[in-house]
Amino acid sequence: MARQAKYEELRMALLAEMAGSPPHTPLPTEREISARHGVSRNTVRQALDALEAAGAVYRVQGAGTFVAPAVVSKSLALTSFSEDMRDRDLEPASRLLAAGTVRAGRQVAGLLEIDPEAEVVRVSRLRLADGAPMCLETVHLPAQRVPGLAQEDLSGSLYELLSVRHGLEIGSAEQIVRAVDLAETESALLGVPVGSSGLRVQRVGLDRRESPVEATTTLYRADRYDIRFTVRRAARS
Amino acid sequence: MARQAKYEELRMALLAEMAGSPPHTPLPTEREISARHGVSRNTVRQALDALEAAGAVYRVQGAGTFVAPAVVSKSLALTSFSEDMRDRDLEPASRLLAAGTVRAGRQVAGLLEIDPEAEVVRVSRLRLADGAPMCLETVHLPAQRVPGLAQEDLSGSLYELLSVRHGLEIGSAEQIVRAVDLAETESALLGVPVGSSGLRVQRVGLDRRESPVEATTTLYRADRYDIRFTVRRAARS
DNA sequence: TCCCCTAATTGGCAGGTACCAATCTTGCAG
DNA sequence: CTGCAAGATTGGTACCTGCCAATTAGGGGA
Repeated sequence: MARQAKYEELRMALLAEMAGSPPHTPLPTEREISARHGVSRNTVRQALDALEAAGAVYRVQGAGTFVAPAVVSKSLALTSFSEDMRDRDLEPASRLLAAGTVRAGRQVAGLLEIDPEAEVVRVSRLRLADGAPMCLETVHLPAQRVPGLAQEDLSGSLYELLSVRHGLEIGSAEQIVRAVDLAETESALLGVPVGSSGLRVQRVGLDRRESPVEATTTLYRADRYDIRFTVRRAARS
Repeated sequence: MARQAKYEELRMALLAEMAGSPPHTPLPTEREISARHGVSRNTVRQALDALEAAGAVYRVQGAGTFVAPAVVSKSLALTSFSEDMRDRDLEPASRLLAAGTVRAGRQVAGLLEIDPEAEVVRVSRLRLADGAPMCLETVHLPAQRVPGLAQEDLSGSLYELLSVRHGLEIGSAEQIVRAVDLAETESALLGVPVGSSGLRVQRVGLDRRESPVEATTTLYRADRYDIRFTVRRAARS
């Protein structure tokens, strides 16, 4: 039983109350929620801030707070492949193609901010959804931070493995998305015609101190995968 | 001169102070900033919240607040093509391909949440960066909300035009990104070989009440364009 | 010398108050 | 009935206080 912050509890409660309400339904006013739940308005605002950031509600000064229309895209949470697939109601699976320790090299070392001569664990996997190929994934991790990883069970969620066995929590990631023409071997592995295009996602996973933990290149089949997310107008800089 | 909120001013000030500091340099403690700038700690936290959300700093409880490593990607702000290109140090330009009023049709009507029989303004443009083709863009807007738009000057920023002339402010947008094989006419317009792949971005722009204002499909050249952004681990739901 | 425990430091959470700014509602004037 | 203006409502900003939780630094003991 994890003791939760009050605003977290309140967030859940509000989420539950909202469930089923049509879009643009007004929520109670902040002052009313505050009174009803016996918390300060400050705490209410914290909960609403979170809901707003998640795209569950929107607020208009002077008017009120309202249920946001059902979002097609659940914003863009940082998810592992396993989570991502389950969100799409697909069963994730994995086929290990290669795993071993190699020297980092210039490019990977740059991404991970380590010495090019340092050793990294490299894991290549073909990832499946409902039994059919979905993407090719190559992960690089500093060998020093994940001792013995290459010998462990790599068929499941890597993020989970990193968290449970090595205490590495990935808090954020930088991604670069490009469209590419697939090479012959790639299209063969993914089971698509030669010359098909694919979606290449280059990701660097960072721990909560913003230091790189993992660099991954993923090549998705263009016909089965898309990326959905919500962007908000940023404040003027 | 727009009167600004204090935490906004403070945010700018901190950003300026941080400029030039190497990554992981600690900022003064919240209490210290509070004292030094003569504002409450609450306000300091608001400013830091914004900076953290923007990826400029990171915070570790018990340790302090630190300058975040230079981000490759300036998070994922909602930007117009014009802004986007200028960020990349490219000069944006436009060639109008077609503009007119048509019936919405099922698909567009669904995205804009209007009647399929309602009229929409459709604008197709070839967008250039430093004189070379970058993407093909087709915008749909409810005709009712943008009277006379088809007759206006469509060579510049559409977002700006909507804001200045029609009072429509787009506060957020939902995007779907896919890799596609370009059709012959498309590759011809973009000036790439037949059979090349492209990046298709489908976007629905929402005003601050989350109601759809604009639906755009953009087809980028794969060789000149990528999408960069930072994702953060979301709270458990 | 090394390790562990404690104390101080730092960000996180929660309560309260006051006033401002945008919006909506109401009612009066025309 | 219409249009506008004043007031009430609602979210936004700012201040304050107090305490909790994670982390770090320092001191004492083995």
